[in-house]
Amino acid sequence: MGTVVKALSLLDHFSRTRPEIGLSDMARLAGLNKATTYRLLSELQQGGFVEQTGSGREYRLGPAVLRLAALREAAVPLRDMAARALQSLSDATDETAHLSLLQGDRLSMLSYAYSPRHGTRVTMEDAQVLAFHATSSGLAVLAFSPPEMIDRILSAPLDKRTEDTLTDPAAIRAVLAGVRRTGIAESVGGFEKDVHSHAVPLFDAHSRVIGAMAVAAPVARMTPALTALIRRELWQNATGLTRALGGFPPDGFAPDGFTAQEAAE
Amino acid sequence: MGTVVKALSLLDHFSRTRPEIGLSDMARLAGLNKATTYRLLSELQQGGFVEQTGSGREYRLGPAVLRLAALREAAVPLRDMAARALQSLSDATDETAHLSLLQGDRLSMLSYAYSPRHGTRVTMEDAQVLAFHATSSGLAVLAFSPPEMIDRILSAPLDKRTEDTLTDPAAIRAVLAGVRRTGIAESVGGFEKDVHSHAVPLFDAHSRVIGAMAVAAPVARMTPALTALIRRELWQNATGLTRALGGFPPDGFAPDGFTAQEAAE
DNA sequence: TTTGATCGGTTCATTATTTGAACCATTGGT
DNA sequence: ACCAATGGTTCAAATAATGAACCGATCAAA
Repeated sequence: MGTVVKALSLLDHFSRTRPEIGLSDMARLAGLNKATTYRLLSELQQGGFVEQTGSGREYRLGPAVLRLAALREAAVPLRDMAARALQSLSDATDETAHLSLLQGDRLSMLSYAYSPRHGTRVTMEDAQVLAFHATSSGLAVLAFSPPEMIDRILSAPLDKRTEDTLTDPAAIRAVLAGVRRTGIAESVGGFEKDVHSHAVPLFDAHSRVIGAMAVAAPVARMTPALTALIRRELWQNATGLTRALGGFPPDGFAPDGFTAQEAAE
Repeated sequence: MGTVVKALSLLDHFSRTRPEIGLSDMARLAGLNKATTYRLLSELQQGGFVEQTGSGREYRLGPAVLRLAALREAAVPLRDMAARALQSLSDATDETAHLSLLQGDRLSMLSYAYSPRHGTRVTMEDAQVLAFHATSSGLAVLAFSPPEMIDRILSAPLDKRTEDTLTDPAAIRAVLAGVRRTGIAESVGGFEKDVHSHAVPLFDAHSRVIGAMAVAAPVARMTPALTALIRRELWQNATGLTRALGGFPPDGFAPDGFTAQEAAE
């Protein structure tokens, strides 16, 4: 592993629950020598990717990432387009819609849209990391990921978030086969006990999966009629976003209950 | 220069006018060997910091920066950074420094820092609303606001706070032109009779003005030497804060009395 | 269709940087 | 006063970065 990826991987240890990390902690988290970690952090600091807090000596993400994000957004208005697609999806279903992006082996939430219709709704955190085995988005992405990645993910320990979380690799593989057939992933209570969610994967120009769009609703509200509505709207918005981003669904990618031919009409 | 900074500095060559860069171009821009550049870009790509465009083989900023930016934004509230910049500014000038934020058509004070050096000082009220035509902060913000907003503000009744307050729209427009040229706004006795203040606007990632940073001193203490000191320090702290927030000054934004070239040194 | 000048990407011996155990000086808790 | 942390530093040994030269592909002009 090159020095640069090592340095960049340090940044991955920052999270919503862990926004500041001390030198020793960082070295432990990254499994690197303290001196090495120090030098890498110093270089990241020079580049403005991390900075040290005024009071303590801990490190946190620096201002450079904001600048780059602004430039990225100017070049690829993914966020804008995602926001519009999510709004449309949320409006149509009156439930929470969200979009997650695959980065390496991690799936993280990019943005979301709530519906004002219901008092109860599924709420999301910014930049939340989604487990592959426990969320509909994770399953949607995993189903269309390369076999090596599936093996890697499923051979790691699978957290049992709720009593309904699937943790048996063989059972999950069976689910993935179904997702590949229908193009839609579903998760009932796998992440949060009362959440029923559907997800459809998003693809880039090379038909590689880049993330997923999902709708999450309270289990109590999930009637057959709502399920049908969500599936139809989710499918349209997700494939529309894939197209808007210049991506292509892989061959044979068809909506639940439709053949590829019917879908093309 | 370490390998990591070298890699990160590649990212600096992306800009709004140049969102995609080919390998050879990048090597030229960075003054590095093509092979080196390739390896660095590959490592950045592994980390998701750059990606290759679907069609061409050019590189552009990747999705990883979005995730980090979201975390940065959550981790570092504007308030903290403003507080530090204001403290530094107040320490350097031994006068009152304050920062205001534009919210809709209202400019309100976010925070301030006093200097302990002098017995007399300009005092501020929390969340005080600053008039656009009567304060240096207001003029700084207005000078870089959209024309419609300027029209809106100047067509409303303009309160004559003191005998020195400018209330003639045409006269104010003339002042704004000067502020746009120098990047610094000045107000002598416009808000409080004995206060002489300087202000520099702050910008967001889209080069839109979001507020202003200012230094206010009693008129009696305002010597040419202090003016020069304030202008220099204010400029540095304000542009520094803009950068720290991930913002970009608009094109041609230059400090009073300096050319863009001199400022770059 | 030949030529030549690009392009992105690759190779490998030489070189310079990264690495990590041990070591400071400080800090905070007992 | 003590101990166990912390952030930061050192330097010989190990390792990774470097760059000139080299691919094959693409494209424009001749």
